[in-house]
Amino acid sequence: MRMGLPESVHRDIRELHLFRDMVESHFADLMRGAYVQNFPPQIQLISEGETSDFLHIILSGSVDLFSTWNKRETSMATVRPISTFILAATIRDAPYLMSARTLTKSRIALIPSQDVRAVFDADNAFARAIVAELAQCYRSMVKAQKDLKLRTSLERLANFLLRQQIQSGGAATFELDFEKRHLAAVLGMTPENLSRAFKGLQPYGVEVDGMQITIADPKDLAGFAKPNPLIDDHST
Amino acid sequence: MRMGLPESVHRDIRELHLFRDMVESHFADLMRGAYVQNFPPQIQLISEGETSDFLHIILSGSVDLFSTWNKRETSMATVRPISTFILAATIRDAPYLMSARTLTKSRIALIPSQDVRAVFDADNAFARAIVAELAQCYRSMVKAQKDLKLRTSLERLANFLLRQQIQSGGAATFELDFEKRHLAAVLGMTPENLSRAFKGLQPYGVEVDGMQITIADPKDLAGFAKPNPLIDDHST
DNA sequence: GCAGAGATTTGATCTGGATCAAATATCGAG
DNA sequence: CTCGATATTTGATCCAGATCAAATCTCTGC
Repeated sequence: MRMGLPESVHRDIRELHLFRDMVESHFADLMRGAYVQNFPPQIQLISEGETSDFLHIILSGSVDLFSTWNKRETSMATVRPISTFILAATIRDAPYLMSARTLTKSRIALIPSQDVRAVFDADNAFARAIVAELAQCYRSMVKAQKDLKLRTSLERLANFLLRQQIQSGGAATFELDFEKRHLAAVLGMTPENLSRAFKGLQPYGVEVDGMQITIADPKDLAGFAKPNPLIDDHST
Repeated sequence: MRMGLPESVHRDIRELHLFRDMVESHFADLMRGAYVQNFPPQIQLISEGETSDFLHIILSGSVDLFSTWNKRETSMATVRPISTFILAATIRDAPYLMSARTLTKSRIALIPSQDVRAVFDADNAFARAIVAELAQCYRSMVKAQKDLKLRTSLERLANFLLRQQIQSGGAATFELDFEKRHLAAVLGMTPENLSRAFKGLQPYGVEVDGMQITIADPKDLAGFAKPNPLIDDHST
């Protein structure tokens, strides 16, 4: 399985903020030990509590970060291409706080954690890029926490739909890109309740047909959802 | 109010992980524009949405990081000496995601954000220390999120008490170091419910007398609380 | 195309925690 | 030390969301 990365993958990774500005030879150091693997859906990639062996980069597909305690399970985030995950554990050489599993067929690049830490010590541009990335991750987590603590499940769904609509181009009708069971877990509710929550948004012009969502009047829905960039804008 | 920092404060700050390894002259650059201010309790220091003017370092007292949306408010974290807060916003030059207010009389050092960013660009040891700090902050937030999503309020209180007991030396009897109203906010419940939650822990040997808590048998309480380092150990 | 497994929806009920109201305790200022 | 303000506790009730049960629906592999 271990082999040199295809040149195209090499280029895709190099374009990530995290690797864009680093010295070429350092980047080559990272790529030397890296490899790419394809995974079927529903494969557990990492388990919380283990120590970090590889920095993961998702090239295609989607990955669920989740966590369990006392037989309960919750979904913490969904990772999409092209981005890294579990960077903090890799850098601190600390145990994973979350587990990861593929949601769909996924292509993932793996870079040995010790290589990442070695290059981090040697390459200042890389160290700075990691700062930017971690600050971003931190802020995303703060936003998620606010979403959860300040909003009801109906409000979380409404804001999620508004974000999703923008992300998929802004058309009135768009597709959910994962199954409702998983959406429920992400929003911190049960599938049954998600189903009812969709009904609860009908008065605000939300129509559901399978995976297809139509928001008749985003203004109307936003009046209820009260989106706020300090919670919903995941880019800053 | 603006003036050179007292030498003792200078030393205290220099000892923080964040500043320990940086070049002396860069540290001096940071201290040049810095100043210290004393605040009475219940003073709002920063408001979410504003852009970051200063990196804050709490020298004594305690500060509540909180957030509001749609007339609701929640407490996100409590900051204690000696540590920094709102580092991520400062580094990214992005709006604060949380507001901050003093809980008690507090002494706080302020370093202009632009100085922090300038030194960050120039000093590699500082950049690396920021990585470690941000990774830590990120992981703390993940733990808080897990605590909230995976546990009931009774379980959160039980684990909080066990952590607090260890932190205050491990004696069976110890003091809460903030008022219950605030503890309720931190644990994500109402004061009324906190009061009932304390009652609910009586069967596990928790006795409450004002601010004084006695845990008769930590083993017994832990049997209920099921503490887990991946949630409760805030040091890794 | 069809069977069967899994996903989603619907209905009924239960429960943790919030809210409202009021009593009691605590603390700081004078 | 006492008053008044604020914090905490207690009781009653309410509500969001979970759980349990069962009825569809929708894929996927054959």
